[in-house]
Order: sequence, then structure tokens, then C-alpha cells
Amino acid sequence: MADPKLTRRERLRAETAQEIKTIALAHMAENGTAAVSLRAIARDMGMTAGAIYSYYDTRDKLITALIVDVYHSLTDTLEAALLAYPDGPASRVLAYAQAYRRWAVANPHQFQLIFGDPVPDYQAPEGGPVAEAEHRACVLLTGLVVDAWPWAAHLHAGDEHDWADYDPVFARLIREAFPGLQPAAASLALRLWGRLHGLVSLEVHGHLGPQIQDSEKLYNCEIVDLIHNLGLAVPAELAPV
Amino acid sequence: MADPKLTRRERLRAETAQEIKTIALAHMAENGTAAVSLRAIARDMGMTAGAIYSYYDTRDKLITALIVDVYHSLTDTLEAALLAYPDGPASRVLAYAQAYRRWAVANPHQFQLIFGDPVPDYQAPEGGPVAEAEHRACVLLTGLVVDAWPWAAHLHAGDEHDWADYDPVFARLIREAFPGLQPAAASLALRLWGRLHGLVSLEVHGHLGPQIQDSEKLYNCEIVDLIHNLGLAVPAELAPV
DNA sequence: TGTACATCAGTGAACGCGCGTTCACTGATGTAC
DNA sequence: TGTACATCAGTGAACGCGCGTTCACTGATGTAC
Repeated sequence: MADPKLTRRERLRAETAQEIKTIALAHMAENGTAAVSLRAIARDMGMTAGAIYSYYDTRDKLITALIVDVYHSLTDTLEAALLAYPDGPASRVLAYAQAYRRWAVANPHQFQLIFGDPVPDYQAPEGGPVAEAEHRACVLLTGLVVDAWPWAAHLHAGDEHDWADYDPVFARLIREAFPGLQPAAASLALRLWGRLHGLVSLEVHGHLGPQIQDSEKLYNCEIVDLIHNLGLAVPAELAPV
Repeated sequence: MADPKLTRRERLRAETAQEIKTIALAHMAENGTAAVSLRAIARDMGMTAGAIYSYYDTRDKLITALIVDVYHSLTDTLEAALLAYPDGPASRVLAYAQAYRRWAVANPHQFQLIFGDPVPDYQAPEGGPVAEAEHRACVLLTGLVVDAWPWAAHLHAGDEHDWADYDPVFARLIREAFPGLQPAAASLALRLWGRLHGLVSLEVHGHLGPQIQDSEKLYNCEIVDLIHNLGLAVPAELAPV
């Protein structure tokens, strides 16, 4: 695990930098995204607040590092879920959708960190590793639609989309990853994301709890519809009895 | 507008209480939901911070008042949109969906206040006027599905739902408003909400901006699908060319 | 193996800030006779 | 119409708090000979 090319000092340094992030995430999990405080972290580590500054120049830098880590951790989870269900586009959509919800419900404040309101007083940097993490997630998502496109295409023949509708950077990136991709497929990917995201976001923010007991059942119902609307057959494990 | 039964003093009091909320919303619109501060509000009103306390016992009470106001203001907007398109369930769904997005995009921080991450250090009260506002919104939403149910029912015959799946208070309330309502219809209403909410939430939080130029077009595409999936004919103004 | 020096992680004290909340008070507005 | 009193909105000063950030420093860890 530890890179042997690092000196002892460098290794300890890296471990401390990691511990800072771990504790920050723990505070977040307890008291929300606004609760990330350098002083509180230092207190928990038995250090002085000033000591943090040899690891992160600024509170904003730490938060940026957290966002990047969390984003990649979500994408890792989704990728792993896809690897576990490799048979056919419908199964892949199902696996992705369920992993998305499960991760969010299990890590509500991490979900809020990357998809919720901005952390108070935090100024997000442009581009950089955050954008990379977002792009990686986008490519994974679009891959789902690419797999399903042979079935879904005829249902979306009427959609009028053009690459000019997209942000140029995004369009270039996504077309490099999937040569020959149609603009309507990219649009469908974003809409697929939105469809998963809606119920999950409501649940994470406590807007389904007061109404319904079993949010997973509701979500699965929606996924059945979604898979059906993609022109795919619903996998047996989700089919209505 | 002013209730003549109020004394001059009472009227001024009510006006000041309202002004406090208005300024709080203005600060929120500028710097986010975390920026609601009694001291900042007082400063803007040319008052002392302590003076606020004769209007709101506590910061939390003020925030609760804001949430209630904002929730009702959203529901008012949606109701008004429905009144403007009274002809047929598909038009109503369309009107509701577009009003939902437009309101959110026009008032992103108000959207965050009621649907986003909790305001830092704010402890929400249970029940009371907030729950009332939520119920009102829920009834309006469910009404949409009730109107569409004759067309949608056969598409959701397989959904196995039971009133026991729902929170008892919610179930009672919604069944009083719509006698004879089927549980599957209530479930469909929540899913409809989720489907609108997903893309809107992503857009409000800046997750569509980097990818696509015209979020409204994407959203309308989704609404066309949604209306179609309800078994309804897509209104002419949205039909693909 | 032992000594002299360089590196550098962490200390502790201080800075200025804005916050929610309390409280004894002042002075203007309203009421009763 | 004029006076005496009650109400009550707003003042100003203070409280304790936690925060991000800076900086001269100490003392342990590592390196070179």
C-alpha cells in the first residue's frame, strides 16, 4: 500500500494529510457540510489549529480536496456496481440506479457536499481536479446510455438535439470517449441522471420520509418505468409480480 | 390591504415583522441560505440587533417563518399556473412542471431553503405551519395525478401499493382530500414530483450548466416523455415537430 | 559509531471578526380621566 | 383641550463563543562527514 519510494517523513506527512480529510468527513457526517472547521479537526487530532496549514494552505483547499475524494468515491462505487452486473443494458441501468441511491442514503452528507447547496463561505475553484472528477462521472453515466442506445434510439428519434446545444468542452470530451455518439443520446444521459437524482435528492433531504415508509420500493417502481421507457426489458429481479 | 381593525401600532409592528423577512430573503438571495443573520438584518434596517427579538424570539423562529412563507409562495405560483391552463390533464401537468422549474430557477436560494441542505445550526420544529405548507403542496401535486388517473391507471396496474406503505398522517390527509384515491396514484404523484425535481435540482445547483447550454430544452424533453408515460397526449405547444 | 548541522512538523499565543442572545435603559406613542 | 400615566419599540453595551489565519519559536527527526 505505502509507496516504498517515499521517505519515512513523506509517508507520515501523507498519512496526516489523509487523516485530516478523514476526520473532516466524520465531522461532516455528524453535523453537516457546514461543520468542516480547521480548529475542530485540529482539536480532534490533538494538534494546534495552525498545524493544519502545513497540509492545506487554506480551508477552501481542504474542502476542494474533500469534494474531489467524495466525487471519485461515488464514481468508484458506481463502477463497481456495474462490474457486478455485466449482462445487458437493462441490468446495468438497474445496477447503476440502485448503487446511486444506496450510496446517497448511506452517505447523505457526502451527497450534499457534491450535489447540494454550496458549503457556506466556500469559493469553488474553476477547472482542475474537481472538473476531472465530474467528467469521469459523466463518461460513466453516458456509457450506460450508449449501451442502451440500440433499443432506445427509435423512442427518441423526435428529439432535436445538436452538439451546439452543449458546452464545447463537454461535447469534445464526451465525443472523444464515445465516437459517433448522437447528441440525443447525450441529452438522454443527462435526463436519465435527473430522473435518478430527483427521488434520491428528495429522500436524502427528508422530503419522502414524512409521506412514505419504504422509499426504496417507490424508487424501484420508478426504475422499472425508466428501464421500460428506454425500450429495454425489465430484469427479472425487478419485474412486477 | 391593511386590516382596519388593527391599531396603528399593530400595523407598524406587522410591517416591521414583514420587513425583517423581506430583508432576510434578500440576504439569502445574495449570499445563500447560511447568510441569514439577525445582526446583518438589523444593520440593514438601521436598527440594533437586540431589537429583532421583539419580533422573533430567536433566529430559528425567523428561519421557520421564512420557510413557511417560501413554501406557500411556491404553491401559490403553481396554483396560479394551473388556473391559467385549465384544459385537460396533460396541459395541467405541463403547466405545473414548467412553473416548478421557472420558480426554482428564478429563486434558487428559496428553492434551496425548502428543498436543499438544512440551514447550518438551524433546528427545524416538528409539525406546525411548516407541515401545513408541505401538506398543501402535496395535495396540489396529487390533484394533478388524480386528473390524469383515468388515462394513467392501466399503465400502473402492476404497481403493488398499499396504504400501509404510507405514513398514517399523510395517508389520512390525502384520502380526505381525494376520497377513493388508489394507493398507486399517491405513489405516482411522488414519483412525478421526483421526476420534475431531479433536473431542476441539478440545474439549480449548477450541475447542468457546465454541460448543456439550454437547460429548458432538456427539461421540456423530459416533460414530453413524462406526459407520454402518463398515457396522455402531448399538448401541441410541446409536441416534437 | 559519533558528532555537527539542516530540515521541518508542530506549538502557543495573538489578531480581528461576526455571531446569537440578554438586559437595564430611554423616549416616543398611545390611553384614561 | 390638557394632564398623568402606561405601554412598548428600540438603544447600547456587554457576555461568551468559535472561527480562519499568521508568526516567531522549539524540539525532534533526518543527513553528511
